Amino acid sequence: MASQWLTADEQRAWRAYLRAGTLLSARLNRQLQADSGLSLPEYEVLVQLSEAPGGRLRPVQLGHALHWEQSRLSHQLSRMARRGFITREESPGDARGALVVLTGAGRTAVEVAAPGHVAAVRQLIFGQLDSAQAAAFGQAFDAILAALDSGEQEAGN
Amino acid sequence: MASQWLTADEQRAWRAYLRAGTLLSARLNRQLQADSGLSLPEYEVLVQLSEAPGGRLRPVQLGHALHWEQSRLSHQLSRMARRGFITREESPGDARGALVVLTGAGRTAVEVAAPGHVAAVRQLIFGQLDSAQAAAFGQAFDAILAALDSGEQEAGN
DNA sequence: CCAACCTGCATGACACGTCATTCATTCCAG
DNA sequence: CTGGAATGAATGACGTGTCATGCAGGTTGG
Repeated sequence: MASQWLTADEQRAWRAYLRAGTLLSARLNRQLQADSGLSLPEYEVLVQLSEAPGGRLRPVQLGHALHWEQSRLSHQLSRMARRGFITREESPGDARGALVVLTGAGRTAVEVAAPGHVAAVRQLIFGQLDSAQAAAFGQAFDAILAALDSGEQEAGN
Repeated sequence: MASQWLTADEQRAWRAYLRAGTLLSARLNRQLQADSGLSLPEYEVLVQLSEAPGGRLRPVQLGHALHWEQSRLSHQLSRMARRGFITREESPGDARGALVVLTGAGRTAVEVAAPGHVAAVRQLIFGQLDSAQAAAFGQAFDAILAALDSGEQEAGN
């Protein structure tokens, strides 16, 4: 069955995607690290917290906003608490839950990091694409995401 | 400066890209794991080795083919040796170098894994895109890769 | 020849991510 | 009420990835 393998064009595209993903994540990580000492996952958490009222969120809300697994978030929050970017408080009204609170250091770090990070994304991704390409890029990933999401449901996840 | 932030469309596309990358890698990992007990990095190494004459490669050649850092490769090879997929031999002609050799278990694993993996990539990526979209996808990442590669050179990497 | 440098590779420390498990609290059927 | 299921969260084990460092073997200019 010939259709089982990828065409030459598909292989090239697939490898470009994989390699770009690796380089991109490395580049954004280094840029964040240099600007603010943050990693990309730390930045993502801090962005969510900084947009929440009082810099406070329940872990379950954070996990939902980030589309992260609970366990991943819990480990990440432990590391970030150790680094002083967040603290944990008891949740009012539900003694099971915790409350994650942005510290001053956390807020400072994300405010320092944001402009350079956004600039890097603009430059490395959308700066390389004309508007038609950017539109195609978005549509392609919307389609891929739709397939992935429906698959997750089937799998019960 | 309004141009400093991302447009709404750019933000949507960027988030779709990030989320798709996460889900895709998780899905491909699980598929490989279920089919063959391999992880994605293990599969990539084994593919390279299985295509080399005698199933043998110098680590430096492997690293070049995969675009991996030396340290990453070294750690990965240690783990894979522990799992019995490869062994190490002394390199003829250069006593510094090692020689990575595919074992029977390694060859079996990659042969079991390949069809399902390729099918998953086809279905999840190119099955979601029409031919124009697939072409645009490839061109977009070629452009992004070009920017990333030129940046790497500047950075001396 | 040999000291300085370069190459190929390994390793330890640590961050990230997943899975399986555990635990306390809350919810709800009876 | 109360006992079992569901929810919110932490944790340990382990694979993955990066950075810094170490080191043996090779190469070369004097």
